[in-house]
Amino acid sequence: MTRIASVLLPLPLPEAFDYDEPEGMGLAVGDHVAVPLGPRTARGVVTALRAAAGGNRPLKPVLERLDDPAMPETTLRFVEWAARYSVDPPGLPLAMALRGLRAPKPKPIKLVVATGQAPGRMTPARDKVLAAALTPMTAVALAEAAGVSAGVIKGLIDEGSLEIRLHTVETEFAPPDLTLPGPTLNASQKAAAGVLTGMVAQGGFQAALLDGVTGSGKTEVYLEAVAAALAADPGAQVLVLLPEIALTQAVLARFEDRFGAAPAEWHSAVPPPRRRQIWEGVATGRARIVIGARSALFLPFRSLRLIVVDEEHDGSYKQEEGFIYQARDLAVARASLEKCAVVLASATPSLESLWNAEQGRYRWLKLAARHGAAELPDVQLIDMRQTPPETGRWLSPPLIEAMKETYGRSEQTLLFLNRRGYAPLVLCRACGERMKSPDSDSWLVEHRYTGRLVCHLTGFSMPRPDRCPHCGAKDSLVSIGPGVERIEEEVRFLFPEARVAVFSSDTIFDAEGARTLIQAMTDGEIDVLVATQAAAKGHDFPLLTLVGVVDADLGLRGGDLRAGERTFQLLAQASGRAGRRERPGRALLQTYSPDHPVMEALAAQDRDAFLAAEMAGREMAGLPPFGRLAAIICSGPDPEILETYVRALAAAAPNTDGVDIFGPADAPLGLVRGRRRKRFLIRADRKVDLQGFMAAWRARARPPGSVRVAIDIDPYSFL
DNA sequence: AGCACGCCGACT
DNA sequence: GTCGGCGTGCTC
Repeated sequence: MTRIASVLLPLPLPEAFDYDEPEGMGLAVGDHVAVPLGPRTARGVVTALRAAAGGNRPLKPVLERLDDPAMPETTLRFVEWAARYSVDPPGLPLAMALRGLRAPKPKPIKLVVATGQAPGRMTPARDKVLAAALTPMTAVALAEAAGVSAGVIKGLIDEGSLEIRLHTVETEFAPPDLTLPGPTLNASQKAAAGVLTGMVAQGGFQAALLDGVTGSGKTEVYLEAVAAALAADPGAQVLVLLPEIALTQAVLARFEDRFGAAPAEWHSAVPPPRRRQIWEGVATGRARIVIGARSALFLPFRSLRLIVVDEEHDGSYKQEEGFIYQARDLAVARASLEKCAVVLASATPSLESLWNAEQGRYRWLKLAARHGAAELPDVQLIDMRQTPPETGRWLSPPLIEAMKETYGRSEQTLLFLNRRGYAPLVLCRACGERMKSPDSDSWLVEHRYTGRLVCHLTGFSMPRPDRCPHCGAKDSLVSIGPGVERIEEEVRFLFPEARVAVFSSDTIFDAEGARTLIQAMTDGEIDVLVATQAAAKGHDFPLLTLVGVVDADLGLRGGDLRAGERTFQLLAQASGRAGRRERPGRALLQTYSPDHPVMEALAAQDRDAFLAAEMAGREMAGLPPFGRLAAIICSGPDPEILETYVRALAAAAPNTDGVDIFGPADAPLGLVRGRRRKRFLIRADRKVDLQGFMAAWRARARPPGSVRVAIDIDPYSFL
């Protein structure tokens, strides 16, 4: 009896393809196979096997069964689920799940060992080498051990007295040591850890929100849950997701300290051969703890007992390109498929998670007490209408005064402004022309370090001209608004003696640079740090006692659904930076709208008030979590063709109760890399099958080849 | 995603 | 007269 194998290919195809299983191949679900696809062969994964029922059209045969470790069935089910959720072809998430496999295997290392055959001519150096070559070792090590140069080794190899053996290192993932004692927990931590370990021990799908202010010791608490999960059975695996930038050596070291073994680390900077080792380690169950960025969610875990999503509110969990997904939400789905526990941890949980906790869907574990002696920082609003900065300056007198006091005490200030460069806009005083990127609608940002005008979206840049390119007027260009470089300039002017540094993606290019700067800050070698979002997380500066938010209103503008929420999180975190150690800190927020509910809630550190206001507003509008959102982004190089298609798409929208469609509108940044973009926004009641609606809609209007259509379920950025 | 088939410009 | 541009469509 022959069988038919459904083979999912990591390509944007609508479904798995069927192939005949050759007699005796003995395929199983999860096996990797090579199959013919048109004129070429492709690699894929068997997702189902069934008996061949005669009368079907002839199928091509599976060519070969590959001997990579099989994909666990739950991983496949997760891939299929993720595709349905995001209304994408299943090959896209499969491609993510196979990412580690496509890399080359690590190269075997060359070891030399004595053959016992005497060289044609013996020399003192050769004698020393042969005496030292008792066990296989690398040529370099042998030369060093014998105290001779590499040439001697090579000579002996040529004469057959030494031979090269290729040695493939079976990567060891050191098993965690579960006998190590955990840290001493305070009462609040102990209670939360108890609930989590109980959850994990019980098994099955369960979700918890670990909700604790900065410094309350969330990590220690979830490490106990990790320990409990690993202890549950000898093959148990744990996944800890972190935002990419939070994946620091310090975090890894904490795991190593707790479990006596380094966890497997998975993120974009891990070299491909290492990825392959980790992929195989995870698929075979040898790797028990994985710490990774969002894409680690697609690793082929065999026996997952716990997923932790740390900093669950972080926007970087949302992948915005290609396969669009929200890793936090998918983590909950994966936990449900794996029938395991999931813990979402944050000092400033997302509204969605708080709502789920409120509704009783997640266990809600609050860590109220701060760990150690530090007190909460004092948050004050500076009303920029009452105490404006001088013309052409951006720091208000009360903030400057506070900085003076702080500097006078040899303590540190962090000035926070989520804007790179010197000025976000350059315009001509003579004709009013705004400098824009040639193939984009976004403003060019002035960078003084480089003397260029840069488009942050497309990467376009040009030297700052001395004449207006529009009217030709000389020296008429003026820089409008502040970026971090301009704030740095102002600080240097105000405090000529102070040591000032800037932390932004223009000054810090890699993890090494970030580490150096953070170390300098920790050691007190910096008095004032001007930083973009880059610095707003995860560091502990003992001398930092003042945080100034230069433009607290920045997040409130722009009509974004989550603007208020994001501002709250950002500021709560930025102010959380101050005074984490024993010195009391304070945060000063410069705002032009101190009466805004978000600002009032922040000043009062009153999250409940903020949430109540925000939830009420969303419920009224039927927005998440009370309704659901999706976006369709259509893009194409030809405006006319795009316009025609977008109209056809609008006309093809299925008529369904409980769905509102807005658009087509120009996407806020309507032109990116030469492609025009149009956008629909879809709001649906919770009872509506949003994915089904979107799939049906898209199927009704096939785009011409040059037009691309992307569906974004639960959009975050509306750009 | 590849890869082939298919109709319009500058070249040995 | 061809070589070749990448637009469009298909792959079990």
